[in-house]
Amino acid sequence: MRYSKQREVIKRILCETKSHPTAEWIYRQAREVMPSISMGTVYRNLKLLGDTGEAQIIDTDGGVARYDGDVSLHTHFVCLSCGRVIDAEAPLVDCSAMESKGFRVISQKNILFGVCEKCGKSGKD
Amino acid sequence: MRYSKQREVIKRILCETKSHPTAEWIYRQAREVMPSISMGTVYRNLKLLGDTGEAQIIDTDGGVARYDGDVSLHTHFVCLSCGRVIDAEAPLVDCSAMESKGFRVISQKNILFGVCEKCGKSGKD
DNA sequence: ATATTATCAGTAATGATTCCTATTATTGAT
DNA sequence: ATCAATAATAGGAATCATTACTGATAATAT
Repeated sequence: MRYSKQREVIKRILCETKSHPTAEWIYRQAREVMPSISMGTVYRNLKLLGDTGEAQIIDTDGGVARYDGDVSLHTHFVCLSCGRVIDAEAPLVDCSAMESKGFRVISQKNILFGVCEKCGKSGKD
Repeated sequence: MRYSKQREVIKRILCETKSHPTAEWIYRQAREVMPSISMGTVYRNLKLLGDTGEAQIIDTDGGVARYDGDVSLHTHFVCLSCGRVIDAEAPLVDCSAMESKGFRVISQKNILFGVCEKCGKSGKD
């Protein structure tokens, strides 16, 4: 894969945040330092980074994908009240039963849905 | 919620399969017994069934939602070789650490990605 | 330096899902 | 059973995140 300034900018933005941003957010950030960058470039490179294992794609409900520069397998928590996506302190799913049945588990995506500690305190549900 | 023949048909189709179908597949099945049914009706009722807890929506990669008439919390396995979605024999994510930090976990969606036992045997990887 | 070709910006196309509107079907009340 | 009120429908148009296309630009190997 050939080097590109655009991909470097996108990767840096993604790695410098813990906010699990959307493609749109990354696009807006990238335009601050590279005003001519296009949305197609953002999507193409996010997909490329996903393919090479440098980023992971999180499909939450509602069809808007979110991206994460932290490629370690970890569980995400989606707050149904404020919409935040944060890293969960939770173990992965135990796949030993599947593997003993002949399935090879390569990856897993686990999303917990609920109410985060902030929204819980503020009494909004 | 008022009764409708269309919703009954959709629910029956969904409950009679274990294949985790797409809206499109359900639509084709429904047209066999009710040729005038429309795609909008299928989507509206799948969403209604989801809201009332009679069905669950599975967001796999690629943006095509799949639906499951089995509403018990269980983990899904997506075969990266043949594309099948099947129920995994695997426990859920342990949320006790999150809950002790003040998070309320209402639901969870866990998807394992890998190669199923059939594709593994056939050597296609 | 030059040729090759991946990547880009800009824009059009795609496709799953949702929304809109006139019509039809369900349900509670007469 | 009939009727009025109104949820649900069919069909099609609209939405919107994402992908594909195209001529121009820039990264690499020779």
